[in-house]
Amino acid sequence: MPTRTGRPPKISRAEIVAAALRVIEEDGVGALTMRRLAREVGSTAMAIYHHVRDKEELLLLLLDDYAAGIPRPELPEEPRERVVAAAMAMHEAVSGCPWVVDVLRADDLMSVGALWYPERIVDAAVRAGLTTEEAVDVYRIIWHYTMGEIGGRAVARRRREEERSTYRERVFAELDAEEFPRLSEVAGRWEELTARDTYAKGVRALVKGLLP
Amino acid sequence: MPTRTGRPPKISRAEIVAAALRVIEEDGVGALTMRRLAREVGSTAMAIYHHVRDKEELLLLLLDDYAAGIPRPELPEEPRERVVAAAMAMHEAVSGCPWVVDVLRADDLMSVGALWYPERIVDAAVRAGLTTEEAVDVYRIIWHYTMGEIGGRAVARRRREEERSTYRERVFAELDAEEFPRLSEVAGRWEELTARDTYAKGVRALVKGLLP
DNA sequence: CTGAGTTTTTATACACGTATAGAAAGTAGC
DNA sequence: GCTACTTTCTATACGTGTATAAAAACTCAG
Repeated sequence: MPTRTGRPPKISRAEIVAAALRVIEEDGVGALTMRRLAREVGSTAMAIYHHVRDKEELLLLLLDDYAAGIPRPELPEEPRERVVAAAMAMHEAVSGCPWVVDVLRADDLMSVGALWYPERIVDAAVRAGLTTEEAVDVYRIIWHYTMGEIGGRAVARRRREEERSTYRERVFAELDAEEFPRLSEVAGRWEELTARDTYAKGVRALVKGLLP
Repeated sequence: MPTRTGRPPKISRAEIVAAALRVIEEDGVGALTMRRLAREVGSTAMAIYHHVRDKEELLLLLLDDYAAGIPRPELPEEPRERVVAAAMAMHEAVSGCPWVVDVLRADDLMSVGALWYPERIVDAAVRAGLTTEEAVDVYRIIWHYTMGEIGGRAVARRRREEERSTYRERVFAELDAEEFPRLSEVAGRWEELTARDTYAKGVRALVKGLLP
């Protein structure tokens, strides 16, 4: 008997997610507040909490939706290259919505719609000759590195948008050249040096160091 | 003429930092709010903002204070081992106050009191035969990895304290064994597998992969 | 038709970080 | 003493995520 009892719902999870995506697309993730979202679906902020546990879960649902829509790249057969390619695809996917990093950090498995990436990485690592345990380690290490990389860029971007300077300037200003010769050597070029994308380099190093 | 004009200050930066450390020690970092801190120094929340730009800066000051008090370990001479040891020391230092990770993420140089770590790492990398640019890359890659690792653990711990479950369970519940054979193979052991500390393993891999 | 039970929605409220405006308390020149 | 100027502190307010309590809208048993 599929007869539902209780007050009939006015809004649904799917509706909420759709509205959230709309808001983000229109006004950026900064505009996505529970009250705004409520207005968008024609309800109140607290009503949303009956369909979604909290804002974190909402963001995770968005990631899910987003990740499911990304085309999976063709991966090379050679195990090491396969891991690298999968990691870079994952990196690119998460880079698409860097605001989820805060939510993701702890969840080393991402969302349901994004399990493709860990599956490929673990699988390729096993094919390279590792035990399952070792392969999981490899995945998690890559995962941590990836989160750190994207998280750093996300925060930096946020600061730039709010024109709130980094504390970096202050660090370099107080820098003692005697005590820190290497750092003062690069002090002037730091901005330029750290602007480069070194993710691929890092992943390759990890693969080289972790796979037989 | 060192005569100071204007209304004489009732509170000082040092006092604020000291009070903040006290609060954290007594009731944890979760209890450190601007209002609580104001009560602690006998002032109002907004008064604090005359001595500290925002809460981020306050946390950074705390890190500075904390990092300055940590003894620097003796490092091995061999460049590769030196990088590993310095990275692990840095990891341990930041692990001591994981709540700063949110602030740190973007600032790849940490605070003034913690410059010792990047200096050693860059220096050791140069000694290993890399150019300065390459050495900076190495440092930043290690930095990202470190932030990702600690950030993950910090968020996980926070969730545990709030008894808010991870979304992980849900992920494994919906897992399709056909589509994700590797992951479902380890599904039951995931908690156990991911509890292990793999930081050293990752750093060693990076060093092996990045240094000649 | 009535009352109990269930689910969803609404109203209200709290603590948070912090923006803004202005008051308070000092010094310097007259 | 008086007025300008400067620095610090206070009061008030906003928007945020979300806890709590109650109201509303439905089904079903009698």
